[in-house]
Amino acid sequence: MSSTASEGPLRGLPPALLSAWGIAQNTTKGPKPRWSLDQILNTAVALGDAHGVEAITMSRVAKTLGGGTMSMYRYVQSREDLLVLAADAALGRPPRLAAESWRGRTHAWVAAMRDTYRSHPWLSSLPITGEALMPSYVRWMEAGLGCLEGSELPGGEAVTVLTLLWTYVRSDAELGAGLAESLPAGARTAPEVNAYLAERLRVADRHDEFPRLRAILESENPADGGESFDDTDFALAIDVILDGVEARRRRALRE
Amino acid sequence: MSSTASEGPLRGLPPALLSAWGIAQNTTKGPKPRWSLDQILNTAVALGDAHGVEAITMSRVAKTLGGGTMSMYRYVQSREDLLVLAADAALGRPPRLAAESWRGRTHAWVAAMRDTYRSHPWLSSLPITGEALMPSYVRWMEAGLGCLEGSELPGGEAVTVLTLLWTYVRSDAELGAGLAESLPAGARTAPEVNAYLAERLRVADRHDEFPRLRAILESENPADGGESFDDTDFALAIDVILDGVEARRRRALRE
DNA sequence: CCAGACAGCGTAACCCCTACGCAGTACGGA
DNA sequence: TCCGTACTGCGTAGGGGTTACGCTGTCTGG
Repeated sequence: MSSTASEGPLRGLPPALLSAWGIAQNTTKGPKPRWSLDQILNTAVALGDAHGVEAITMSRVAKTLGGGTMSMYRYVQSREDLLVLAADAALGRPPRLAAESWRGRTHAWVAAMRDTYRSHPWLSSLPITGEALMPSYVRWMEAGLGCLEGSELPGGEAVTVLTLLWTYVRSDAELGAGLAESLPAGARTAPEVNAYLAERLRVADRHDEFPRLRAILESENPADGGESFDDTDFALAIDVILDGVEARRRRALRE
Repeated sequence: MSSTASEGPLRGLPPALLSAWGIAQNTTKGPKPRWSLDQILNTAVALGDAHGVEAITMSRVAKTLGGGTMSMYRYVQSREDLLVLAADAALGRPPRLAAESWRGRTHAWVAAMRDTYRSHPWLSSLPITGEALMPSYVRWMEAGLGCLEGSELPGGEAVTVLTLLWTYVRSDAELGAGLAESLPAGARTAPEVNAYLAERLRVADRHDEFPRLRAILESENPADGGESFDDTDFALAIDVILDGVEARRRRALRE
């Protein structure tokens, strides 16, 4: 068992993967590192939380830590790598999910993931798998598979459904963040947002080319005035997906 | 009707929106522009197609067009703007969709959108609405609403479902592109990809912490050997969503 | 026919990534 | 004890990229 880097099955694997899984080539030689990878990633995550992805930068992380820019390259291969690892760190671990029904469990899984994306909005500007099979990805996926057990979905299909749910969580966070940016200061509830968008559309749609969309945006929707503008949308989308799973389950049972 | 920029309802609207909708403040004074906005956007799209988003850059567009970098700023507010406008241009217009059933139409809508994302892979690294209500967005959305007519979905819910479909198309393209990059050269079919991922997971999962995921990756799936690795996943996800819509339709009819 | 509006674009300031290599540090073995 | 060696921090410099500013020149409306 040599402890050098290029052991047998590790050949050709991306360094980010190895770092993330903690498969370290622990050497006891040379000076002690001034920081730890975790420290650097935590800093990166904090920068992202405070100022967005663009702030997750070699120089800023280094400056925040009180070191030189180039020192960061001892811990991380490139900026791309830094982003991948920071995203993995921010994604963290799924909570324990102990509901009775598969549907309840899956709902909880989605909710937990949504919370995660909400507390790290910059996460949604990165692809879900910046590097294939990073630890957080694997952990969330495994947990999700546990949730779907009992739904009669074959394993491969379960992965697909979880991916679908995941991509929607991420996109919803992204859309929310983007919209919030271009919205006037006050608009928070669904009717306010719709009114604003309707106004915008009216400027462009002089010849009534988009009657359906216009009708939707202009119809007042007094029911859900209290909700934040995208909560009901989110719940609906998830329900549609789970309804779809349920429909397949019934169909599978019947045969 | 003055032709100056800050007319009544145009106040405060992002310039990218105005450019995209062709609401020009046409002035006939001064020298003729050397290029047109369309020319610039086409160049940007071509650069993205050939070399990815990172290549869509003020300098490269200018160089390609044989002009100076700063000249581009006469047509576009910033690089962000350039990206938003190029994405809008690449998204283009939805085709005519004339299937009989709402489900067939919606399926065709999704397929057309997927083709679009496939021919402009860089599109999937940009958020779906970089700026709210850009023309291509509105056109695709309106077309989608037409598709869903007859599904008994209330208008607002139809927008949500279309958004769900849209985000999945985009994420699927993104995942596909990302995976293709980190995959070894040969792997194209589902079993090959799975074998590779299983191998990777085995390196990290020494203590069998992820039995479910592992079982899925390691199970040979001889059925769909011929298909490209993500076609079946894609079809399944879309079907689940449409099944969900169908389930709600039935439920709505019953009441 | 000319004032004024507007186009192209050079310059320069700023930020970021990163290859390279030097100086210094700490361990392992002799 | 002491040296070789492997490693760390990080300065330097080159090569992008974005963008404010202002100059030069061009065209048109009155």
